[in-house]
Formats: sequence, structure tokens, C-alpha cells
Amino acid sequence: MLRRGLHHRNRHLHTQIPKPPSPEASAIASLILQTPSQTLTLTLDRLNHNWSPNLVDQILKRLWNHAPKALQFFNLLDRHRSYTHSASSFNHAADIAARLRDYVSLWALLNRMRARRLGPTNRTFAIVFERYVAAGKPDRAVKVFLSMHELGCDRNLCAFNTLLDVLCKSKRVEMAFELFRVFRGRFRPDVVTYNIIANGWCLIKRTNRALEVLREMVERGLEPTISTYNVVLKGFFRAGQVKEGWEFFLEMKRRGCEIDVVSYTTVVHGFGVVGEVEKARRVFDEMVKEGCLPSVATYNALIQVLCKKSSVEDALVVFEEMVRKGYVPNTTTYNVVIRGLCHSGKMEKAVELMGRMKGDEREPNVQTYNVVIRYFCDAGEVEKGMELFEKMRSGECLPNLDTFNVLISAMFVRKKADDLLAAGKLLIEMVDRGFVPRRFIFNRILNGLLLTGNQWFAKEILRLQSQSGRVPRQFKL
DNA sequence: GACTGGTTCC
Repeated sequence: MLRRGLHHRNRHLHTQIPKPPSPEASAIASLILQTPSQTLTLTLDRLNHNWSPNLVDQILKRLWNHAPKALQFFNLLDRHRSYTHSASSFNHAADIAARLRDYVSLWALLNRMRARRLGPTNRTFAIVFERYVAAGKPDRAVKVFLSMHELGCDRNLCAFNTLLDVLCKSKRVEMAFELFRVFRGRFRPDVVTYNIIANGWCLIKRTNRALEVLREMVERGLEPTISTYNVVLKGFFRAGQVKEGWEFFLEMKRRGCEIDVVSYTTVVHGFGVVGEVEKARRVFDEMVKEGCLPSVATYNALIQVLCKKSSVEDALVVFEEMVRKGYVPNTTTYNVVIRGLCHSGKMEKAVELMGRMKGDEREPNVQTYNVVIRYFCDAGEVEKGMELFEKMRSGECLPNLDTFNVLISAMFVRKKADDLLAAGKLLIEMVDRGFVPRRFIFNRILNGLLLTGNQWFAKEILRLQSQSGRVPRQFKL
């Protein structure tokens, strides 16, 4: 009986095999980056490549951190004699324009899609909703949804669910619920709609509201799915109701619910955050016994609890075990283990593991770098932190606000004049990349520079401060 | 990536 469920339970395993990298796309992407904007047309003409939608998508993905160049590439290729963009490439371009908050280009792209009868599709609208909400304009997202039909796309339940999901994930649950109440007569909500709303309430730790919504769902004759149960399960653990969560899990089993890898992972993680290492392990072992294969996420949950509440050595045992069993650790796995190693002072081993990521086609991301840089700086090895920072600048991993804050703070530990100079340079780069430093960072650096008698540089920083703030340069095209 | 669920950190 248990065997029957094996296939769909573990469909996630298929996604664990890393996609082969596309050397062709990387080569063209770096060529585009090296070519000055003025001569890009010529370069692309001369390249005369056999373009395919997939290749163009890959290139756009690789140019993600270089948005203006990405859009220029897209637009130039749009005027190509024989090649025409696919809907998916249009969506990529729209996503990039929206991320730059360049709404003029965004809507121009949507209109072009429509003119060519490529869309805009539900996926396009999902991007638009997400970007407006991320930019703090949820009302715009709702407005776009309400005028979808004018843009050549039916207002359907899918789009409605997507909008509710985007609002809920940004914690605007009240707003989503209001919308749900107003429009439920028109769109006939399905179990997905209810799962989204219930998950929203759980996200803000209002498990009772989630249960209320789900009761209403059942009254309306909709059957809960395994996702519904998993939403509630996660909700209990997230709200710190561990006892209720565990009892709900047992109830799921009693009722013969097909507990899947997500349910198990939720429980392992739930016990993990409250430090119940033994219980977490027992549930992990139980799922294996029940014939449900753990996924990478399940391993991540277990490895994390071992790192935090047991020891990084125990975590490494499980890490090596999963590798031996043929799993490919993902970036999260590496980040968890690397953090554990840093935390117990094993910096060399942490750096070694960063190197090992590349072998698995898992590039260290900004979180990976930030953790290792932070621990190096805390240990007083500021040079090693800077070394990693240089490395990330040369690669495709962009530093974020955290990276700069950590490095700049580190420059005050040793009370050296050179360090203050370095802090000032970091501040300039930070503003240059479109980040807005907090005022106390400016003041700290200014005071330091004045104390060490570097009046000239202090003046530069002051000028920078008066300029920074409004429109970050990153967002200008 | 094509309506929903599980894994890192701040």
C-alpha cells in the first residue's frame, strides 16, 4: 500500500539533478558585456548567430545583474531580420524592466507582446504583480488585475489566485482577504484559492483565521488536498504551536491521509527550530521506514537542526551520507553547513566547501559570501573578508546591502587610518551600486576621517551624502 | 517557471 504512493511522493527528486550549464550562452553573454553599447548592434550582426528562444532566455538570465545591457540586447534582437522573440523571452525582458522600475519600458513590452499575439500571458501578469508589490505598490497590482481584459487577457481564476498569492507572500494578507471576499462570487474560488489564503494567515501567525477559512471551504463542498493539510501543519509550527502541530500530524496519519515528503520535512524542521533534535531525527527515520524518500529540503532541515543544537560534525556526517546516496546538495544545503562550520570556528573547512560548490554546479550566492565574510571579519581577519569580497565582484554574484554593512563595520575594529580609508571607498562603491546607506554609517566614517586628519576625503563623503538617497543610480537607464 | 505546500540567512 505504501509503495503505491512512492512515485508522486518523490517527484521532487527529479528536480534535484542540476541542469547542464550552457557554455554558448555564457560566451555570448560575456561578449555582450565586453562590447560597448554603441557598437553592440555591429557586434551582434557580425556574430550572425543561429538564435533560438532557449538560447536567448539563457543569455537574458546571465545578464540579470546587468539590466540595461540585457534590455539593449533584447531590443536589438527584436529588430532582427528573421528571428522573432518568444513569449518567454518577452517575459524575461518584462521582468528585468520591472525590476528597474522602468514602467514605461515594461508597458511597451506588454503592448508589443499583444501586438504579436504572444500574450501577455498569466505568467506575464504574475511578473507584473510581483514587481509592483515588491516596489511597494500593491494597489497598482490590483488595478492591473482589474484591467487585464483590456490588455487582451481574460480575468480568470488562475490570475486571481496568483495575485492573492503575491499579496499574501508579501504579508499583505488583510488586503488579499478583502479582495477574496469581494470577488469570490465572480471567480468561484477553488481549493488552491483557499490554500493560498490559509497559507497567508499562517504566514502572519494567525492559524485560527486559517482554520476558519478552511472550515468555510469544506462547508462549500471543496475537499482539502494534501497541500491544505501541509499548510495547516506548517502554520502550527510557525506560530510556535509545536504540540498542536504534532497532534495535527498524528491526526493526519490516523485519518489515512497520504503524508508526503513535504509533511515530513515540515515536521523535521518544526522540531528543529525548537531544538528537539531527537524528535526531528526520529521523524526523519520514520519517513524512510514508511517508504517516503527524503528530498534535499528534508536533509537541509535535518542538517540545520544538527548544526544548531548538536554539532557541525554530526551535521557533516548527514551531509556526506546524502551525497553518498546520490543527492546533489543545493545552495541552501551548502549555506547551512558553511554557516555551521564558520560558527564553530572552522573557517578553512568552510572555504574548502565553498570551492566544492562549484564542482556541483552550485555557485556560492550572496548569502554564502556574506556568512563567510562576516565570520572572517568577526575573527579580525578583515583581509580575508576583503579577499572574498573581491572574488564576488569578479564573479556573477553581486554584493548586497548586508555585504557592505558587514565590511564597513569591520573597518572600525582595528582603529587604523588605512581601514577608515577603505571604509570610505566601500561607502562610495555602495552608493554607486544604488544602495542607500544609513545615516549613522556616513557619520561614523566622517568622524573617523576627521579624527585621522583626512579632511579632503571627509569632504568627498559629505558631498556623496548630500547626493545619495533619492534615485539610486542602479535604477537609471 | 505557468494557480497553492517543505529547506539557509538577515
